[in-house]
Amino acid sequence: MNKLITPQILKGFRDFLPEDAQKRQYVIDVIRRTFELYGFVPIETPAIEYLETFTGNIGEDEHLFYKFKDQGGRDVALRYDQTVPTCRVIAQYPSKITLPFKRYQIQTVWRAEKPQKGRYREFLQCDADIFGVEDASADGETIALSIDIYKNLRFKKPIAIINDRELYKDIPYKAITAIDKLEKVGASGVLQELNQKGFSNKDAKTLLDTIKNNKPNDRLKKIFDYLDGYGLTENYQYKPTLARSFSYSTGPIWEIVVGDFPTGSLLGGERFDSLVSRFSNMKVPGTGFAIGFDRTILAMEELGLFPPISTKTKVLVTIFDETTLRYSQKIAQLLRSHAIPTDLFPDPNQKLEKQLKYALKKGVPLVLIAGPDELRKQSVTVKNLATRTQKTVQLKELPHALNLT
RNA sequence: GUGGUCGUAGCUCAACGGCAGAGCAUCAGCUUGUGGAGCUGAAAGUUGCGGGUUCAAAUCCCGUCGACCACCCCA
Repeated sequence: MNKLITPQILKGFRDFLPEDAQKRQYVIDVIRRTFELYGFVPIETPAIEYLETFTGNIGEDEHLFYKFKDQGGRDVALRYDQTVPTCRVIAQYPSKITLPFKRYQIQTVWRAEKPQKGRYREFLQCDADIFGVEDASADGETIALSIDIYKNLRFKKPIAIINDRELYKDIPYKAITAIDKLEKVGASGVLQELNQKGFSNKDAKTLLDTIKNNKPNDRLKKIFDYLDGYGLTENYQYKPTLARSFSYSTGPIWEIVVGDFPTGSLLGGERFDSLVSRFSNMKVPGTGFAIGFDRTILAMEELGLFPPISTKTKVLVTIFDETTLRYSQKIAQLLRSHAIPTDLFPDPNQKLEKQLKYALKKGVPLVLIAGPDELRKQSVTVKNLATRTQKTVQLKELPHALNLT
């Protein structure tokens, strides 16, 4: 007797069963299609890199890396984000990359955080960035893309809330991280934190009031103008208190929120003009965003935005018994040759009832029945499970008669 | 990383120191060419895992793994 191995997975890691995996595929498909509609091209980078590739840029918070020594004694880390590896790529292959470089990247990243709902140790990131353009048009273009993705996912009114870190340039970083929490803890919470960080009551209040009364600078005006040019006037807002506390943001910052899902942003973006310079003397500015994939899925669940498709399989061909197996195979092959995803029931010994239940459970819309009668007439019975209707058609009319579009 | 709540059948939960149970789902039959209903029956558990206390532990204690919540953090 073998000792059984406990079926289990690590904290913060997940399995995706067909229902969830198909939902995720749907969202990935929409995101990828939108990236490509805007002329972004894909890249992929390794799961493991030299640790210093990441630490050189982050410094203080090393404890969130999945890091270890490989068999050769090298200090390595699992991919922690996609922006830093892309900056490395740009510095490493200057002769192969033409600027401006519009790239997207959809890969998993790993962080050794304490997991909570919507927060995992292994998760998917979808990034799009434009490298090599200083002009605000590049910010405008990626922000427009941010908005369009959520429109294509059928969110009713995605809003990009936008600010510019330049407007914070005289404010200490520790104050920015406090103001970043305004939405979450309210004005009193922010003032309290500023207080704890050594600001007097008066200074804290002045600071917050000053920021609240900030006005868009020229770069922001240019971005807004760009978005207006796309007719997106309804889909952005200036928000002087938006902070996004990333230490490397150097200009415009934005987040996507959707009105009916008030629990935070689904996407975050920023300009980062000095990240490539960590790897190269070239000056390559960058601007772009990362999609919070799991949050986006959560929001779509909550708002019921998923289309009802549960499987890509369009047809189940049933098998009456061993004597008609060949006929069923022939039908399945015919449909597949017309690029119709077709499931041939895998067991000829099961009753028709079983096979129908299988199709219902799997969500396959059409069932083809081909028993001895149909075989004799070279026909097939097409059953629509949703309408509970069926019709018999000639085999030679088949792909067309299914009425699939 | 700090603090907290929780873990019982596939799922939702009950039992809260004294025989581990229900509903739903599953499987079989009623029904040998057609559905999610109904009826009958069956299967299903080392109570997350390991240790301790006790005559007796799902129940109390310790550890561990996992889920969730608040911090922290969030390229």
